[in-house]
Amino acid sequence: MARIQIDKNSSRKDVIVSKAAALFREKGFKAASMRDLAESVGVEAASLYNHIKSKTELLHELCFGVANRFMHKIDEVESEKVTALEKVEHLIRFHIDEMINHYEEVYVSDREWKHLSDPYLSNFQNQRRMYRKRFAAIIEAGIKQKEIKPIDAPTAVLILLHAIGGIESWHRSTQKISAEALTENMVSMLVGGLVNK
Amino acid sequence: MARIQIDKNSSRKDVIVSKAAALFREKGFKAASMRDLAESVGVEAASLYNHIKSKTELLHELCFGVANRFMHKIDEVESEKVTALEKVEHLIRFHIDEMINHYEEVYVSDREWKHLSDPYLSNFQNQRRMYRKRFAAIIEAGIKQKEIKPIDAPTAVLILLHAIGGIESWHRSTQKISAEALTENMVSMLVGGLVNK
DNA sequence: TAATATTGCTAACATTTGTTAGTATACTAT
DNA sequence: ATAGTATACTAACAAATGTTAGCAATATTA
Repeated sequence: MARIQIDKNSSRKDVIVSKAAALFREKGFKAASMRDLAESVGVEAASLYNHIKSKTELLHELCFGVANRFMHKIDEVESEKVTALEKVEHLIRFHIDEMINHYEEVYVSDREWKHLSDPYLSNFQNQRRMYRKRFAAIIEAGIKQKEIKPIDAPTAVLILLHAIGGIESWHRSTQKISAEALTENMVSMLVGGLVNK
Repeated sequence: MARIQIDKNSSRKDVIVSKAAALFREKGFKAASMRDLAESVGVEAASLYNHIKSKTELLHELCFGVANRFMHKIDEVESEKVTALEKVEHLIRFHIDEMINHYEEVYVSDREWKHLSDPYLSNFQNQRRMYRKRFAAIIEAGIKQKEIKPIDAPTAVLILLHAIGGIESWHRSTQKISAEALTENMVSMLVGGLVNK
């Protein structure tokens, strides 16, 4: 009889959630079936329900896991005693790191949250909106201090977040530059722009 | 008996494709059913098949419609007699314009191409890869000319394309700045960076 | 008006989907 | 070894899906 293999400090549910992340990332939430997931876990579909409540619960876990990490981080950054520009750079580096090291979950949380159902959906959207508002506020502060050029802060946030989402392509590319090189290139371009001044 | 309303120079199929774009954008390709689409068109699901071959055909039309426009544009830009940096800016402005004015199609083409099936899938992926290579080559040229700072060109392309994809959020936001303001903010930040120099 | 081609509708189909019930097997603790 | 719990399996379900067949209504053309 097949059994879900676990290693210390991780429940069988953790294994399922993690496999779900990979699968949802690859096929999209809707296109990924519970039978697909079961196969990737090495078990029959019905057996999954000894550990989880529903398919949607898997999406909840993924989305809110990520959202919580980001909320936690922005709390931290806001209370740092550094310039606004440095705060922005810290957040950028955090996003890049998350996208490099927790690729699947972050990606899924970013692209598949639409398929959450209320009340989780509204909850998630609110958190997202809040996060962006707080990020934008830091940028606004930087503009007031003349550390950051006078641009529309919400637009800047949107550019930053989506640009970093592009690390998806890096993950899939055959000739990857190193994670460190990627990070420095991204920071350099997002903070300093393309132009050689 | 309900009939699909058309205006001059657009077939009934065009109407369906366009409604499909909106629906696929909203729900995702997999989650959008033919019955949903039929309702949005104002007709029964089966009736759609008098005009289209399959659901996937709709995705083909959308993806390759967009891909062709981009290929056409990069042909044009490559042959321009201007600096590399200007070429990059032209492409950026084109992408922004596409994302503002053909939101649904571009968005769908960007996020839902995974659900294409071979041979269309490979074909699309190749076109995409080629496009990015050519875009990167322009940036490389700019680096050689010292117009553009020495960064990893493929990474720069990835940042640019994804950053512009963020216009999605702009479309959905309640308090939109104008399209012109958005464009100038984006160009300013992507070309010149955040920092106030 | 008659003839033909378009376009729509109803009904049905085979699949695939998430999920549950009931039961068997494996692990854990006494 | 035995009892009890955790985990797996088989079988089946209702619902939703893309699509087709056959026929009715409407346009278009002659």
